[in-house]
Amino acid sequence: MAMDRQKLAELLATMALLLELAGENTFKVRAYQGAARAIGKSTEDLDELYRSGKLETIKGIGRAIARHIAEYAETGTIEEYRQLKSTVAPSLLELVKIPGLGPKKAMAVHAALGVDSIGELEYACRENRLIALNGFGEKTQQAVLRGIEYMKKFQGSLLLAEAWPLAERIAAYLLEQDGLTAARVAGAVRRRCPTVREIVIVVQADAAGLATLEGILTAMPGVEQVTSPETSCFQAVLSVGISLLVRVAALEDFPAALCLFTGNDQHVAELRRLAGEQEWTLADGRLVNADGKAVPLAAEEDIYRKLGLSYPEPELREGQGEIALAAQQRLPVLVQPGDLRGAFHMHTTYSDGTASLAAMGEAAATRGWSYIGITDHSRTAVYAGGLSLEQIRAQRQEIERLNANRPDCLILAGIESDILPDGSLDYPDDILAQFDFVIASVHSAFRQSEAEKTKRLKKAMQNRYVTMLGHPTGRILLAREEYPLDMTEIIQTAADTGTIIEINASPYRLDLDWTWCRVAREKGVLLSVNPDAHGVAELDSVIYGVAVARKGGLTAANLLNTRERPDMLTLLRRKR
DNA sequence: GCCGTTTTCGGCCCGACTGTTTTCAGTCG
Repeated sequence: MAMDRQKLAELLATMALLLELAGENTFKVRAYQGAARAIGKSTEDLDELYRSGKLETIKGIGRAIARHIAEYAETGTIEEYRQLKSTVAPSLLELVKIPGLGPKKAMAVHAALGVDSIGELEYACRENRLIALNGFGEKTQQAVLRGIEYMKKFQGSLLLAEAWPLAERIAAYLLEQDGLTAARVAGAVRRRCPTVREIVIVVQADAAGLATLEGILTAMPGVEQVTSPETSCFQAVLSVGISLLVRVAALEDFPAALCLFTGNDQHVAELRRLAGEQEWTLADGRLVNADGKAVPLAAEEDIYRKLGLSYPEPELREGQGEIALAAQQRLPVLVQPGDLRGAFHMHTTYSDGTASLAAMGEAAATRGWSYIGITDHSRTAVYAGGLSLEQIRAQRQEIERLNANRPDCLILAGIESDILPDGSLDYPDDILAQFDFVIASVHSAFRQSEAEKTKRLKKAMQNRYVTMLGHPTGRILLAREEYPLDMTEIIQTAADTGTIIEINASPYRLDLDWTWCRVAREKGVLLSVNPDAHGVAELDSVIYGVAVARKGGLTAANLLNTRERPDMLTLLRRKR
């Protein structure tokens, strides 16, 4: 069987962490980290290299690690990894996940205080025991507590990119069962919320099907603790840590049930209020008229039609004024993934990407895109292999060569330039002017006040060479809060300066948040769905960015990368 | 453990930030 590159890279990275937690020499640790990176980034056929005994031609792989990889190819595992795992306390691997607590401090609390879980660590903090340790103090203890609180807050949530395919798999699984005639994903996943605490599936079943459902769910892999709070409802905890809700509806009630369990509380409350105005009721999966008769509904659309509304796409059903728009038949025609003509913001092997420039161009062409904008990191981002002036020249030359050979997908030479703490960029204007476009992003000095940060971003947008503002709030979903920012002022500045705002489509970011998209649209700010890809597969992250745009009520016209090439090129140059 | 116009050991990626120190260690991006 072929080796799984990503799994092998993760295995080596975990070995590095285990070695560190076992107190090994830091250079050995670094060697394993380097090997993990090298494997993850390598585009060569690992199985072929193994068979021909050439694993050591990869920089960062020497004799010892090549032997580990050979073992992995043969057996699918690495014995030394197993051994390391048995010598290192499992709780240490948990403890280092706490932000602010690295390997050294995790080892210290484990060794000196006997802390063996996150719960114990929290207790030790509350008892003020951390400050007694060497190198620890009041502030470190506070930081650890904050880190734990932070982790707890995100427990029980999944990223949309994880919850969505999981929900679809569950629905498909249920549909295969006897007696269940339909199964549709509803809830937050159907509304494409950035993070999800509960997967909701609406199932169509007769009485016989309903009777078997508890057994089906109990037997389903990845499902724990099935309960049934009501007759037509089952709840379960999924092993991934979020909950599953299965609502059962009879054939004639299915459309209304799907509608009631898709919209958020506010959306559904507004629907009920509208029904009430006609002396109808909308409950228990039925729309009942004033005479107490169920109104026949063939599909979800019928409910909205009967209530005098045009059909709101599921993404919009957040109770943010969509009902009022639907009543006036003024809902926007939402952008779709197929509307995209290209994409900006992607990294290559010139900085921290895993795919070559040529491979990214090829991948974009196979997606039917007619342009892409390459943006490797700038020189301040040393940790990400930011480009020197010489590398910028070399990349530009390669892009020109590729464009000469492949006219169907135009490659634009851009850069993701760091916004320095004072709001200036990390290349002078004459260098920035050489790029086809510039994305300006914050990657350092996060801890500024709201006023400082707002001023910093505004200054960057006032630079005529800054085409787009990258991931405006800096948030990492379920991991790092957005930095404080006066977003209204940022959007206003974007409008005043003609700066495009990125909707970073990485499922870890989804930044700009959908709630701000409408404000941007109203101010006439152009947005761009940017994959922030570090490899070929991540180009497909645009579907999450399109989901954000749709939730924000954006049409194709509100986005840069739905434009045909000439239009797009004009917009890229409009500030210059 | 990896690498090498340094061939066989000695150096290994960087800078900011923070907190705990009183000159530096740990963490992070």
